[in-house]
Amino acid sequence: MYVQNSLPFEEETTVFADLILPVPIPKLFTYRVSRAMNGLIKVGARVIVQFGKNRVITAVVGKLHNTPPTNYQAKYILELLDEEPLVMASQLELFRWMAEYYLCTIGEVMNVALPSGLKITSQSKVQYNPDFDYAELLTEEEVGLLEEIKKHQALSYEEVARLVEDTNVNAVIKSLVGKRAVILFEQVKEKYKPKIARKVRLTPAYASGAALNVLMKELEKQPKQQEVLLRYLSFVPVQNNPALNQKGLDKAVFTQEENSLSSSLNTLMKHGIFEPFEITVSRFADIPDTPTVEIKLSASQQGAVRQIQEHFQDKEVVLLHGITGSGKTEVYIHMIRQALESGTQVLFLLPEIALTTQIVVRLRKVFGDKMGIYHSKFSDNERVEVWKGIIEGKFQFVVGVRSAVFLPFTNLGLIIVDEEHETSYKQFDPAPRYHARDVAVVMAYMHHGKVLLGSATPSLESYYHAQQGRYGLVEMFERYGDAALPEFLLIDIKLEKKQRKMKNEFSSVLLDYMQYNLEHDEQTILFQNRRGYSPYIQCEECNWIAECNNCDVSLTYHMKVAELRCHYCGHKEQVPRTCPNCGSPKVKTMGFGTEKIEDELHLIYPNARVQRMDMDTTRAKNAYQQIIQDFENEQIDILVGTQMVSKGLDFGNVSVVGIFDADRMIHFPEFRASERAFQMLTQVSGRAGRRAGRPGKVLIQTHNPAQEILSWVIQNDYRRMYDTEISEREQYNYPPFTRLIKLIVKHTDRDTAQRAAAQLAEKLLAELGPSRVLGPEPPLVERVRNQFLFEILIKLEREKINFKAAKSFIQDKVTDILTDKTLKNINVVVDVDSM
DNA sequence: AGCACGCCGACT
DNA sequence: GTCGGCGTGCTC
Repeated sequence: MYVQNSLPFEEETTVFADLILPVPIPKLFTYRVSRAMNGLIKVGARVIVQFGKNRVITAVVGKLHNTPPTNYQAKYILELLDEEPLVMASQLELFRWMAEYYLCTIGEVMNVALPSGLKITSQSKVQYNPDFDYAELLTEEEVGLLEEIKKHQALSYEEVARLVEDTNVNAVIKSLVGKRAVILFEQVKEKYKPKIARKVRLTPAYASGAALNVLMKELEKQPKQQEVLLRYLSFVPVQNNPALNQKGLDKAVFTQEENSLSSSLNTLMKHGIFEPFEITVSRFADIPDTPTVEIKLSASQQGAVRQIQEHFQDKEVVLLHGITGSGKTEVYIHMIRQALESGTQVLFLLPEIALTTQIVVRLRKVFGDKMGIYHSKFSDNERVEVWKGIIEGKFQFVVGVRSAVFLPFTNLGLIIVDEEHETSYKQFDPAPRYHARDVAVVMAYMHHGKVLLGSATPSLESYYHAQQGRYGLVEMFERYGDAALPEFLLIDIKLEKKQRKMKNEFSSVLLDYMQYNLEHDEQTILFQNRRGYSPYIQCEECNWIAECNNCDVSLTYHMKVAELRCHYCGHKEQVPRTCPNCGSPKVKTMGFGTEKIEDELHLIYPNARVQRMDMDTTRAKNAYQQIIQDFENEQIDILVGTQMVSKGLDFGNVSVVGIFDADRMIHFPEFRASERAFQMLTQVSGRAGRRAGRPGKVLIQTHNPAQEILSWVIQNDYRRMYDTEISEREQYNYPPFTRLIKLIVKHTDRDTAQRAAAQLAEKLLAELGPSRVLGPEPPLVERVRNQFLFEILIKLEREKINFKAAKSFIQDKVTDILTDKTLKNINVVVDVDSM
């Protein structure tokens, strides 16, 4: 035995950190914590590490421990970014769950969870190598570039490109690096920048009533300076309350006008009367504090609140099924208030599109600046402020879209998922392919909180859970106030066509109603769930159809921009004047989208104010809101739109809603088509309001007015739809009786894709049996972005099957295919709970 | 996912 | 003979 000689010092154990890196590799990476960082680093803090040879990336600490890795040397963490955790323990738990449930890596979850403002970018910079020996041969181009680089300390690629006015500098830089003329290094920079306000205030000596009186006298001979003081006091009445001086006043108040007082202010500062200072301010600073808005609940709303509370006694989740106009929002507000008063946090989820509308305005009126908003149209910096605001306790309540489930809550008492049936809660690309409603339920469970799902047309899944007693069910069937349900008119297009009463896409009935509305200053909404002018163009002579080069779909004609566009890959091309196949000039637009309806309306009603609302007209940041506002202010007579017009809008003056092409929705080849069509038709119909004592009118143009589903919509009979659908689902083993996992096999070569898919399906089938594995089959659109697709659908019964084990088996088989040497470049997307 | 390393074709 | 094509495999 050797004598231990490390006494009198306690042996210091090395700390290692298992880090979550934003890469799709299913494991954590162990790095070494330097001694200096030792006591400071915490789980949930961000760090910067080198990963691989030349990459520097941000990671999050997932675990700290003292076990050195056995078969490799851990690298050191380069930098610690946060003294306090930025990701909470409860979030890490949720992220792990998501990775496991949705079959992706925790890195992928992290990548989607963190707003990009919290990720660190590493940017490659170029620098002249002082040891460079000129003797080496350089091309003329390289010499030019090198001379520029030599003049500067360090340059990014973009800066180099700008200096030489050439966008293709990458290759040259690469060769310069190869010849050791320049050095590349990584520069890490934090993206989030706090907003700084420049302010002024009185120096402490003058910040009292008495001192101010004296000062006022002294300044009598300097009227400009006195004006500065008076203006300051008019905003900040220090004479009444000296404490107010601390917060000061924006310097801009004195500098931002023509007859600027800035020089006088400068003099006052020089004399030590005023002092400048800077503070970091919130980007949401101009939001007013909470004004108390009284919410009066109707009897039925009170009843709903009471029932929800009763259910929450023994259930985690309550489904609030309330028809359009039943006043769910007031119920939500009541529940939110209650949760906040009990000291817990509240999350309110909305579909993206509904978030810019009235409901947020109303919530803001009630909750003021205590409410954070998390939305994709917000800038990175704003999102980071919401994130940090929650950690700091500034926001106890957040209204947000799907991705708001990733926010750093520590004590969630209530999650509300409004319009819970909305499919946009399911993310498809990139992984994690999560459903925010389902994640919300898991989150609430982790926080010991509750979930309130709300919808006028609940998803079959949620309603089924309610029927099974897993969820509480509360129904509101009364329309708020005197608003009656709209009246429906089914218009038989076949008949109208026979009688030659159609005018292009419009039935005579619809035209009559629109005419009436225009004459009586009432508004009309027209719904056609298809954007563009026409979904395809075709040659009358040879039947040629314009198709996308990269995808197996026809190109949509967009008239305004005079282009053919692919709605799958974004490819654009010119409209041919003659048929490229036979040369005939008779190339005609076929079918119709919102743009064509808009165009025809202009021809039929030259004086009407027509506005279109779809993805093409709402691309700009505020375009959507602008249209809504114009419509609300009755500056638009007829609004034509895609499903955007069906989401959460409440307009008082809409008496007619017209629906085109209802049949296409109903007969869409997909098992959820009936449910979707019912939801969509019901939601759009809900936009029609009562007007001057008459109920609103909903006109549905269809080739088959006798279709069952239309009668359900007309009678607002959710139950009939549910009962019919649910028995079909049971019979054919579809959700909610099973869970679906969709595997999408992709390859640029159709044959390889098919072979791989068949091989995969065979392996799955052998274990799971033929009733659980469907396919492989090519989807509706077989080729997207030059990749051929084959889908395998796996149906796993609830309860009967060990979902975890089945998933891990599926994952293994997918991995087998991906690593199969005979199948290269195969890509498989795994979509758990696919929609 | 990146990114470097490595082994075969079309060019000076 | 070299440049560069992208196939392969690793990242603490």
